[in-house]
Amino acid sequence: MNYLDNLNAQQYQAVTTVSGPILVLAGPGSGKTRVLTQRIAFLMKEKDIPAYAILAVTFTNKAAREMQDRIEDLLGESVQGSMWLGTFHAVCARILRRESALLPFNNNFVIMDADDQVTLIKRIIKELNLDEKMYRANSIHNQISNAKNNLQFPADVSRSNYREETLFRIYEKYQSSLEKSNAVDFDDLLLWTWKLLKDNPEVRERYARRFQHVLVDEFQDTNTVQYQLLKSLSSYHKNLFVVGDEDQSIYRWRGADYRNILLFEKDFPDHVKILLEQNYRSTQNVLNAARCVIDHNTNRTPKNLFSDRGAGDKILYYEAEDDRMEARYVVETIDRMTENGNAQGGDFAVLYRTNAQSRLLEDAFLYRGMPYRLVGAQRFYGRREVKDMIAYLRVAYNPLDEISLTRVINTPTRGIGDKSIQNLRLAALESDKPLGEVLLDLGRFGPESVFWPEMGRGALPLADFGANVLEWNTMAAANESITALLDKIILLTKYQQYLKADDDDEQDRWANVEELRKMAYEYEERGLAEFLQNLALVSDQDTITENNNAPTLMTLHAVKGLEFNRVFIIGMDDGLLPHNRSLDDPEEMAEERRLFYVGITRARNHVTLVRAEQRMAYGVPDITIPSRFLTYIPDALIMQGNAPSILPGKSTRSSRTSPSGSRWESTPSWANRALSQLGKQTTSRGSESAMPSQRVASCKFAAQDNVTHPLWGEGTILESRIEDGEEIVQVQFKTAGMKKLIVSLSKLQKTA
DNA sequence: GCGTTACATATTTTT
DNA sequence: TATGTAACGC
Repeated sequence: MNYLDNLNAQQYQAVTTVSGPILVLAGPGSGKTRVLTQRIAFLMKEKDIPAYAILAVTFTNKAAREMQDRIEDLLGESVQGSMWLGTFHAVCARILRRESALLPFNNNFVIMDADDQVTLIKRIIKELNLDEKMYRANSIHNQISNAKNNLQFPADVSRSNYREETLFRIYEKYQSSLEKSNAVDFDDLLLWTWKLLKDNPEVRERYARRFQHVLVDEFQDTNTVQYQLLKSLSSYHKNLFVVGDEDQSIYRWRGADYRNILLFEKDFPDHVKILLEQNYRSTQNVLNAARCVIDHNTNRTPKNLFSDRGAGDKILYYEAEDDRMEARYVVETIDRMTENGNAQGGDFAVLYRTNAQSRLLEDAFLYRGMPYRLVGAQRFYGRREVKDMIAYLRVAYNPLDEISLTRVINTPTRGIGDKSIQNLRLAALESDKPLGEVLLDLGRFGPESVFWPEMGRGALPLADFGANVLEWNTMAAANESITALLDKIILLTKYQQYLKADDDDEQDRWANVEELRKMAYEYEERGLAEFLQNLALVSDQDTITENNNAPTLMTLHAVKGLEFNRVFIIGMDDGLLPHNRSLDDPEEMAEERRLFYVGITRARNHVTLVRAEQRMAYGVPDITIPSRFLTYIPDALIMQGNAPSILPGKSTRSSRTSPSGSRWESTPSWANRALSQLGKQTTSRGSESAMPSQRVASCKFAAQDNVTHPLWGEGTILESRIEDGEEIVQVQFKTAGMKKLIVSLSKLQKTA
């Protein structure tokens, strides 16, 4: 394929308009990645722009990698190492390492992830003797993060009342703690880069001259500092090419502001604006449903997405009696579809609003013995044991990293309790030395150390641990292999025994440690520094592996940018989607709609919306209300009956059936239920009869019978027949249109 | 200092 | 539910 092939008129314009600011509003599935990659190839091949003069920013590492692959494919040459292509955070980390001479940390800084940040904030709240209930670490973390995203260092935040003053004190302490540990957090990567470019015109000039072209993916998800960075980095050549879709902005809570699109139009009045409206992914029905959802949002450029893929299937809606059945419905449907060869596992995505919803799905998949892959949730890097190991490596690399040191100083327990740590802190403070240095001194000199006497009972354990750290640090400094270092750490800390003694997940936990060791092995040549530096910037989305032919389970957030043949969106309940926390804020509600919109538009061919009438909430069953979003989708787009994939299988499958006597087997003929539930519509509540009927042998209704239904009102029977012992009728309702119903479940009454 | 237990507590999304 | 914290006893 060539770099100008397969482009429609708008795409072509986007690829070949070389200079000046360009705004591309790209609907879902409209080929924006194609535009970005082919544009880069075009710039290089046709306009002789060298790779090093191009900066391309993406939202995830995965997107960056994909883009790189496609560019290299087009060019037939590698751009690795020459072109700047990566996430905002990765690009900023790169700049900061190069320019560290101008910054309050050196170029081996470590990057703290969100967990580390919260832990640190908790510690600070304690140290400041603040009420932990009044000042919740998570909330403070958010506030600090917001401040940073809005270009505020501690000195810049408002301090007009006591609370703000307190926040300031925490923020200040937090920031100096990071500095002491030669660490930065996620937000710092952006903030410091922004400050660097602002305070040092010659540095800004250098980068701005270098980057003749700056390209940005997912522009709608940029926040203030990111937008300022983009302006700064493109300030010389002004060739800023941004691609985005305000309808897919789903990171508001993280400071992302789709209004940056409006800002862009204002800041660059001479920009070229291009709309990509042809969708190459979905069928028209999917697009229409999506549009019905997003049209409820205001303040947006209306887009008319169209597809030449035909109308396709309607949206399928299913209402399960509870969340367990909801999961089971999804799994059984997938099972049936894959079993009869209509689909394969990899065709499916199951999407949900909150990670907690994945659990029941996992249960159901496991129970059926079906494979699945889960994105996110308990992220690998978030696992306690993995974090422990990383912290150990960080301590080995830099014993002065106080944050990591305090994490592992007594994990596994080694007799260094709060009191000992306090003593250590005190000694550090008095001698004006970092914590790690005092510890190393104890390790090096033992009882001869000047600090020994003040350490009281903890002296020996501290000295022992100090000696360990010294040993690891020596290994790290001598550039010994990371795996050797890890092995030494595991040996000296008896970490495996520690996990064994712990609990029943020992197997899993140890497997995770081994997994980390494997990853470390791949960094054998690049070394510990690079390994540690890269760890923090890896995200859940990056762990999505290809070629694994199993259904994918993930949040609506995680699915952005992906596509699947068939998409389930579960938890279509008010309070889940839209989420409770969004109900009272119109902006938040708009974001929930976008989230739903993103979910729908992932589907190439088919969307199934699922909800549960009853759902466990903190262990208590709760009656739910159907999502208000369901009402956005007109009946004409929703499929009522006729779900061939979930028709009751006449033959019970011999393989992979549940063990008899199980709780599931005790529920009679679930599959029949699945079909019959299709007759029940959106607004029905738990009051409806849940039990399947006894088998019937004769029809209660006949064609031409006039009937009435509690929800759909009056209608006329078109057809009635018996299927699998259930009477199925087709009814033409006066206002609600044609529906297929299961008589035994549908509260259908004959009228005179 | 450590481990157990009882109790409280809060539950979105993540580079 | 599941996670963290406070309190207690060793």
